[in-house]
Amino acid sequence: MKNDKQEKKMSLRVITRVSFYYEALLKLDLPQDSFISSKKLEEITGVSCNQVRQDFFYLGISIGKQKKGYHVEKLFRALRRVLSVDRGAEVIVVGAGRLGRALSEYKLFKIRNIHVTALFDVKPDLVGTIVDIKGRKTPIYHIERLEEYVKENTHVKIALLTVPESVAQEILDKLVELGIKGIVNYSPRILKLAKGIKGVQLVNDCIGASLYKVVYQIYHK
Amino acid sequence: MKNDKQEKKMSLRVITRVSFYYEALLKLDLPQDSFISSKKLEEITGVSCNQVRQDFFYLGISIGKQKKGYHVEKLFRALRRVLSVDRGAEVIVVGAGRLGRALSEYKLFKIRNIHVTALFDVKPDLVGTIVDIKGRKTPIYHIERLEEYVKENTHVKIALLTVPESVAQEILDKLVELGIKGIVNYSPRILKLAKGIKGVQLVNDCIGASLYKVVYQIYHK
DNA sequence: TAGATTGTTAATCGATTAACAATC
DNA sequence: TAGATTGTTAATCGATTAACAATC
Repeated sequence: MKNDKQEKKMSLRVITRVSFYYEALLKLDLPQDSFISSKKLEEITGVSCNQVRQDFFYLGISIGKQKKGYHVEKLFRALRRVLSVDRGAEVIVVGAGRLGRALSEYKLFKIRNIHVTALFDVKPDLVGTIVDIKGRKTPIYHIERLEEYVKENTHVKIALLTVPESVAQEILDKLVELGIKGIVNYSPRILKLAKGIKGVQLVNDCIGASLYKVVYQIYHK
Repeated sequence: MKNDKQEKKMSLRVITRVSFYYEALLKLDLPQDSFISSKKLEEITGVSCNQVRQDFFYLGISIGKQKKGYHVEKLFRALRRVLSVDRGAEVIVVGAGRLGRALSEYKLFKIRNIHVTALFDVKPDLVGTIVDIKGRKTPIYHIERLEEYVKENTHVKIALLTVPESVAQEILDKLVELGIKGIVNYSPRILKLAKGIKGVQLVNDCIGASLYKVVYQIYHK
């Protein structure tokens, strides 16, 4: 079966692993014309070398040399293409509390070329202030200005939702209405798209899930 | 095949779904002696009714009544038992920056009986202060006091790691050395346990992964 | 050459979905 | 009764692991 290059849909798991490979490569900072093997990637990322090669095969990245591994520069470029790093993304953060601001500064967003261009909140002591995100002056607007902002900045298609749970569903619906096409919900409540909504990506990310797993495993081993 | 009650190991996916059921039940706040069907749980959690019943079967929760569903009080008790809510957990947060403090206040920890008892940091303006977490006065200690604290509070077996990436690995190793048995790493770097370490649960939780998925899907649809 | 590492296929494993008899 | 909903098994689907010929 031939690999038809770009047009595969990656699952979240593949995306996460590919992100790991990309980050590992950046972190190692090897000479551009050296080689890295799948075994070495296993050491660093914890992903088995079989899985690494399977992923590369699946993605149509078949650029390895036997006995050497993958040319660092070529691999780097291939991963950037797969992850659309060059296109990047500008996103907004709705909810400028601790979590919202922590996410705005999230280190790995920068190397993925993802930038937070504005935050929104209702608290008077936050609204109107300017926060520094990786050297960029980034404003916190009142949430009333959301509509205006989204309509003026049509390239912004993604929002991170970090508002209190009591208003989360309402604001999600508003964002969708305004034309936002992708939302990550970090509020501690499962949200759902209004009935009939198509073409909008919603991911509910429960940041407690990992801790629950650890608690469970400690009690069951 | 008989279900031998408690002694099944749940995967992270099952744990997450069971958490959803538990939260849904709490949120709905139905009369204790009413009934809820798998179809209704599907509506609220987004998990298919087949999956709901499959999970309950897997967990040995076979308490449903045909035509009615699950008795709310019984189901509630069963879920609490599966999730070990009564035992709860006391955890520490290492790194008292925005993410660390946001996690400390994470709403869903409370209903899971998970409490942050102390935070640790090195910043002079944080160390020595006391933060209010759900009505509890919670101290921020200097990270030098980590050893002392862990040895005095032997029931604390879990740490959330929210320190800068540059020191993350070092502090992880320290925590394991001190006897911590479960760590969730929220720092933007994949950490690994030192060679030969057994019986310690480490979960690397990359909070950016969900956004990467949304970005990817928007570019590929 | 011998050894290492790839690309690729096949086997295995696990998780989800579908189906349906039982029955309230 | 007829309809709804369960518990449970079976079928399907997808993801991971293992195997290995090719070859540098």
